[in-house]
Amino acid sequence: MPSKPVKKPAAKPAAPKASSEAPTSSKKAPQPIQILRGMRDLLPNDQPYWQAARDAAASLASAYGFDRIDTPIVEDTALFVRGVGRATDIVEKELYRFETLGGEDVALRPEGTAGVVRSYVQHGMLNIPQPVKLWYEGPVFRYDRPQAGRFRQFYQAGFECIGEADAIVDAQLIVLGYNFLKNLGIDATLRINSLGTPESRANYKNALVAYFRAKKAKLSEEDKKRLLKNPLRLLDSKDPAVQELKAEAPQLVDWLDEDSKAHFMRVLEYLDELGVPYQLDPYLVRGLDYYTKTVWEWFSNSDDQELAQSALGGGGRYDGLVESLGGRPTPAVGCGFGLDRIVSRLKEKNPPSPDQMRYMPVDVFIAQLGDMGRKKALALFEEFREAGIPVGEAFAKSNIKAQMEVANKRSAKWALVLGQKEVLDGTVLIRDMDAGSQETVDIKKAVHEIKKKLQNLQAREQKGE
RNA sequence: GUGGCCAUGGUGUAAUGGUUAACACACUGGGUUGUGGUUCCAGUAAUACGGGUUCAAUUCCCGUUGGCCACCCCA
Repeated sequence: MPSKPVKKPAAKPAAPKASSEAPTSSKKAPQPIQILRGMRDLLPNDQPYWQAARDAAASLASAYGFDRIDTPIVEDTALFVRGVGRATDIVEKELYRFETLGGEDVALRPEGTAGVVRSYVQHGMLNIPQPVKLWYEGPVFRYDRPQAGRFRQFYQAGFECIGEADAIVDAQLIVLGYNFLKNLGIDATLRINSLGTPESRANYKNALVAYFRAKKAKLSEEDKKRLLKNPLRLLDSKDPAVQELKAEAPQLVDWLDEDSKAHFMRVLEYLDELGVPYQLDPYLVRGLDYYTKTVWEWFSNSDDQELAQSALGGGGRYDGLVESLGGRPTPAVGCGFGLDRIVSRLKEKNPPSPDQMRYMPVDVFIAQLGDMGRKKALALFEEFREAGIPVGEAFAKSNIKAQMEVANKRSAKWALVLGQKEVLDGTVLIRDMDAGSQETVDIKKAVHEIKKKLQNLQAREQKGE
């Protein structure tokens, strides 16, 4: 790009907010198009962290017998309205919802479970051995206001176990999560609660509303709204007055039906058996309507002050969801993790070294000089690649010094130099980058020669251990 | 949706009501197209956008947009 765009326009035309292309403006000063709010690019330097998180999820999935599933990012809006719950914030105000050209009412998935359950029902998975254990990983979307650890497009890994009611499945899913975080070296606390059945929860809700209605005078406006909309949330209120009232308020545990109570006790017994530490949290309510019985959440223990968004993942039983999405009554339980927050913890623990990561290391680097050298180098590169030896190049550069710099940055053990002289002799120069010594070998034997050197190196390393 | 703080090259920072906006890193090129990890030289590149006050604004004021943070909610 030799010539740069002339001058900056004296005054830029007010860039219209919406992306109207304005083809009439003859001035050719293309404004850079910005990424959408709440979205972000996962740049190459961060990819190793993402890879570590995904690998950890994949390897545990296979260890615990979960099969991979991928469901669409776009689904019928009704799936989430029915699945997640009409009155939840996730559906009511955070859904990425729009009409397609064909007039369908669709939405970007705000979580993973609804799509998986839809797929279970649609593909008649009730006819394969139960429980059906599925896992996924991918982007989800919520039209929320961005903040620390909160994005409009973020990534979740989730595990669903459909078709089994026993508490042991709940416990195993929890220990899976425990190991997931442990393997990644993330310090987190498990909080757990039971929501009972929809009936017992409704009864409890009534009792709670009755209790708080009597003290309505002490509630803030915000909390009064909650009392109407989502009374269970009142228990989360940070208002000190409510905190006080909370102590006297009816407890969810006392309203649990016998079955849920027994189920919960068994989950806890299993956790004790596994040695998974937990905190009972009678006020833990999850933001989705479909949960029944066991619910849990993982909170980061990072001692950094700022972490308002410390929920790393959570899960729970959803015994009613399959039925409400048109399947037969089928018990199920699942959990999910926010990979963005996991990755940010990984980065804290293991900050990136400034440069290092941007250069992919190679064993061999091919440097060329002149047209003939360059031509031969292109073919030689292929030979090494086919031999499975990591090899690098900078064919676009003609200057050897610049090429050696790249070889060094990519920590090549040997640089092969192919110039006019070598091409004419049918040889190639091998430079040992550590020793600085050089030798000339027959170009036909170059791959063989390097293989030998690699073997020697390995042998020496083994002896050194 | 509500509130607080903020906005200078690709990144991290500096400076100023006054005309060449500084430095470092990174990037590109060069030191007789033949040698890197420790050199030297040069180059590309910025005051978010719009309006106002002023002789003069990157600096002060307002608006917009965006970012960060908190509430809300959640992962």
